[in-house]
Amino acid sequence: MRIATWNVNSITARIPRVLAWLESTGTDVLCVQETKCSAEQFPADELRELGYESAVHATGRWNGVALISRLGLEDVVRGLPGGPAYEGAEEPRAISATCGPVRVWSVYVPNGREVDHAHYTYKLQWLAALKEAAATDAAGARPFAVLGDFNVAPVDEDVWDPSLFEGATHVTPAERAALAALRETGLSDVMPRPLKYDRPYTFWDYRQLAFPKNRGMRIDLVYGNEPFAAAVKDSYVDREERKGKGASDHAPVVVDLDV
DNA sequence: ATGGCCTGATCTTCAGGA
Repeated sequence: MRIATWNVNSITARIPRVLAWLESTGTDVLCVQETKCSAEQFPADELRELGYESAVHATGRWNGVALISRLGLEDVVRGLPGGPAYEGAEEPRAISATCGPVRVWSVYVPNGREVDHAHYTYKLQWLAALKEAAATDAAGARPFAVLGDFNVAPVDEDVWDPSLFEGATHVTPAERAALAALRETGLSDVMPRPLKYDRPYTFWDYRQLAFPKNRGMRIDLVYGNEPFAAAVKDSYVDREERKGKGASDHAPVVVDLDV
């Protein structure tokens, strides 16, 4: 089976590309982040015509996650159990379901904004809650993975120029320690192949020709448990999808499983 | 060609992204 994660930066703006991409790649399960729409606005009908079911957790212009599957969507859980609120609101940043033989999460980890910002504290709390919520499935015998936009570059090599990120979010020891704690529940980082250059970046800013200059970051990750990792046959970043007019600023990360 | 931000709403200006 083919499973992928993609921060689409608005599903309504991106739906023509998403439909064409699902069809051309034959992806079975797609984890989506930043739907930027209400649940009612989500283009479920167009996806259904292509043979995919959708499960959505979204409230409006910010955030929003979804699962798109042609292998079924069972036991859907919307939201992060035990997750923190930000300014009194529980933001739609996590959804999980069973798709055929695999249990998956689609997550959109809070950005953090600045290291001294309340959003950064919220980000660390959110990652700690994710660890607690994922621990049981991570240690289980069923293939399980947390996929999504983690908004953390696990190591310096995951940033095009680490010197420009000194003192910034996405690279701090505390954020990386939160990822390490998540891995300690039994998850490993499924490293994708880059289709060009030496590092599998997944995000390139829209500004300042970041993509043609390959000024990117690897922040969209696949954290799989041992049965999931053992079934991985291939993984790559589809940087072709970052090209051209109407692209998201993130590229899909694709994983092929033998399950 | 891969080309100097994009998206949706608070809508002609802004927050948020990272």
